Amino acid sequence: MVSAADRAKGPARTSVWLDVKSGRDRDRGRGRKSGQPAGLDRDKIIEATVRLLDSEGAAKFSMRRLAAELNVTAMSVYWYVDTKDDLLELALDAVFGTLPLPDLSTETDWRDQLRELATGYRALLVRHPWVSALIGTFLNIGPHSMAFSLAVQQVMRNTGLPPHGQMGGLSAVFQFVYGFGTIEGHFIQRCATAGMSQDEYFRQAMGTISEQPEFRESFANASELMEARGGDTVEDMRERDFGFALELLVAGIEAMVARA
Amino acid sequence: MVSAADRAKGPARTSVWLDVKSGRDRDRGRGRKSGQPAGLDRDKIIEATVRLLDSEGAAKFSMRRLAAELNVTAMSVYWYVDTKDDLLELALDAVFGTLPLPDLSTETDWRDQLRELATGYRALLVRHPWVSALIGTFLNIGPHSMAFSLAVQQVMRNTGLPPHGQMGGLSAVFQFVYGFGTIEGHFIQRCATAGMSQDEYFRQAMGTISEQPEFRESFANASELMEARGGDTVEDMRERDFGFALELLVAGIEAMVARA
DNA sequence: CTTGGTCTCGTACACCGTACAAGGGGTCCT
DNA sequence: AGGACCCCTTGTACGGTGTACGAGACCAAG
Repeated sequence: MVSAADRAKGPARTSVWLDVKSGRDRDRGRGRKSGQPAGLDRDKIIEATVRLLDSEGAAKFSMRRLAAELNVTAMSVYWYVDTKDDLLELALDAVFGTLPLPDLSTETDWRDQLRELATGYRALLVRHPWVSALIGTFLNIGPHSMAFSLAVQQVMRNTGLPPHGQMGGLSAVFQFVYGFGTIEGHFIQRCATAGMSQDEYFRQAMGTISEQPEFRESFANASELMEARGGDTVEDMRERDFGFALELLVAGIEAMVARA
Repeated sequence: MVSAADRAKGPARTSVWLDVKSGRDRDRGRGRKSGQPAGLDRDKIIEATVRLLDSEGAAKFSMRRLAAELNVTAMSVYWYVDTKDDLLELALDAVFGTLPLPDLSTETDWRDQLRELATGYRALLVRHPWVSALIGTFLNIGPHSMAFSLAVQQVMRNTGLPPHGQMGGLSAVFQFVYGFGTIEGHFIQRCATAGMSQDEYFRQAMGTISEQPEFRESFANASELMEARGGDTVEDMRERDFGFALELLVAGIEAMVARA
């Protein structure tokens, strides 16, 4: 069997999943009885990776930190994965596996299917803020990601949009959720590291902005609009905005269906 | 005048812009006549940063690379910026300055204003793929970013959406563009580093996916749908999808306006 | 007992962000 | 003229990073 180092000498891959052999062969390690103490295992590594990324953020994550968490040397991990990037790609696909997929039969309303997938995707991005960057940088074609992607395509087929518009509609909805969840997740994470509540953090940023003279007047009505929202928290506002945007998108799809 | 090191001892900031003094004071260096050879300058540093990030990608960028580009030691740069993150935040705001803002008077149709801002924003994200990650990780409240943000808010006011829905509508449109541009930019960048055309790369990925047995049948109609698009390139498809999504969003806004 | 495969580890390299202290050139005051 | 001070650049150093390489330890098969 080829070792990690051997395989790395081939032409540059662009995704773990594009190397069909790697994922499956390495799983044989799971059934082993022995070797030295460490009960290492690809799945355990991935799980620990996800846990560390969730709790300490992508910036703090390193192979040495991960290895320490597993009571192992950094290089031990490299027997199971070729590179850090590969590991991240595996972790990315793993969290997509936690996303529950709704019933996609045409009997249930596509609107509900869409809302469910969208909220689930958003929750995923908020719970795992490190995911956003990886979705951008990797191809994201692992089995779980693909299952999600296919579910999304199925829902779009149920909308009644013409075939040539399904991909566009899919983009409109899920790139929106991606953008929204990304910004939201990072914002929450920043508040946490700054040790502030979301409202405190928000208020501070608003204050600094309105101190800059060139934005004083143009920002006046914006902040009035904020105050006019009453005693709502930042979370409340965000929730309402997300809901409104989602209904807007549903309405948009309906309009495009009617237009066809 | 406080040095970079001195100021860094204060409480942790979360954005360059939240430290009102830093941005402005340091500009005094611009008017200097002399010192040792290097004609360094905050603006020159930012410009070189943007150039490097564009040409070699965020992964290859480092303070030492940047310094070499400027014929200077790495530590020289630190006289003008406190940290690498601050520099990135400055670069981020700088590229937002290159985004032309349309005429926002209520006389021109808000639909055109929206389309123009959206396409501009998309182009920005594609031209500078490194921007996406920074928008996520930073607050993004520099002057140019704010100008863009205010313009967007102005357009949303022109739509006729009820005040409580303007933020949601804004999210729907611009988080979509953010998501779309991010994925698009990274995809193009990956093709470039892999030395393939977008079509080649796309075809390879599709091939690998359809090799995995669990997706064989569910992917069959998807790939049929792809082939049915005729001789269009990946770029063509993307262009059409973006256009369709944008019209869908416009239609969605109209529907929500009518509903109010 | 030997051989070979599976796994872990220690060491080492090149690179990263940046703290710190030393020093040179220019300007201004005495 | 001499000195003080400030602006800026530099060299060195520390603790981190991803990971290549080679040396083993353990186990199963011949």
